[in-house]
Amino acid sequence: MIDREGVQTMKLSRTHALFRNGLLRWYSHHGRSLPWRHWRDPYRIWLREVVLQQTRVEQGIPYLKRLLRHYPTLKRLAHAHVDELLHLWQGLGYYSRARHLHQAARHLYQNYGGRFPRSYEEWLALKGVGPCTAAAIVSFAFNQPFAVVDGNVCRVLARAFGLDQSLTHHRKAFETLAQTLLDPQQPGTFNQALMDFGATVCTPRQPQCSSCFFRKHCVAFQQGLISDLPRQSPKVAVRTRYLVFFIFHLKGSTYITRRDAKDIYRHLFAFPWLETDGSYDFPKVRRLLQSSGWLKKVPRRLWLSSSFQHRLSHQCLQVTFAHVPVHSSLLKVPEGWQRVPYGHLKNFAFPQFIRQYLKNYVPCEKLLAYERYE
DNA sequence: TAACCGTGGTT
DNA sequence: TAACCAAGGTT
Repeated sequence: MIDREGVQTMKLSRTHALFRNGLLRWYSHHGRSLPWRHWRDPYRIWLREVVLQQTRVEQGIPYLKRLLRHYPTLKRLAHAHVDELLHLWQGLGYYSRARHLHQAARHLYQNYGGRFPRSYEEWLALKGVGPCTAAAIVSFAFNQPFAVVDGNVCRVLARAFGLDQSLTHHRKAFETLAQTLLDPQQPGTFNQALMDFGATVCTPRQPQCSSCFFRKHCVAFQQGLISDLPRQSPKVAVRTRYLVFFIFHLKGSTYITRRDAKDIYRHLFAFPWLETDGSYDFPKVRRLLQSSGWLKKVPRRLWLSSSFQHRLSHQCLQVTFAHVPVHSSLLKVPEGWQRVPYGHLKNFAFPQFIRQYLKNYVPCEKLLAYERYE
């Protein structure tokens, strides 16, 4: 009865069982005791998963705490002002997550009467909830058998079972394997175990292979491929951009705008800015300002900050801040600009590098002193 | 499918 | 220092 394929299947299943049981045994002794280890509330789990997307746990925790403090319930989140949410999100990055979270909250509140769906498909349909997050939510909150396939999981599986293809080209293979390994009796625990294992033992660099329960069967360890797996996905080219942000000084206040273009930092606030294709010097900034049409006349005096580099995942920003003392009669204020007293700047959500600049280089008191000087 | 979307820690 | 990359999702 046992044909070649059957033998193959049984043999494979035995290895899978060894992995599953070994992992769960490891987790019971060495799992991380994170503050949410025993959470079962779908709302809190949902927020947690969204906050931690592409984010280190240590970086996300304070944001998660703040969000849950401000929005302890779905109702509170659904009724929140999105600007307030973005302000709480400030500095965490990937700001569309906040917008999508808010949209999804309103959708749930209006269409589900404030209750939470139980099915994977319903969660997947929500803004900002992809396969990974949906699997995490339904497995943790409702004990449903959906395998989380995130960066940690893929790294572990690629090494343990020798998956020799990059994730972008063979996502399906990773998902199938993860789903096969998943313990249907305790999917939430299994998912957490695999993520913990990837985060603490099977790490990207210098994994702790000597203490790994699976090293006798791990393809990468047995074949010396630990540093080669997982295979790298092709890298995207990083574009360098040169940006000048203009901080106008008008009697204790300045102008900011909301970024609405299809570009980085959408929906956040920023100082009016201009861009060219090369680095800046003083006359170039003057010409730039001249051609912007923002001013009837460019003031004789302006001050340029040194150039800062800010790296995003896919862009490299070369940033300069130009301080321009100006009378309001000289400005031709474009639509959407908002005049804000220096002291109120902290109430708006800015890109992190602007926040850092204001904090480290130009505290508001300095802005005031600067104006007095002028 | 692949480009796009932040930030901060690590090496 | 520059490159890598972490509990990914959207378009």
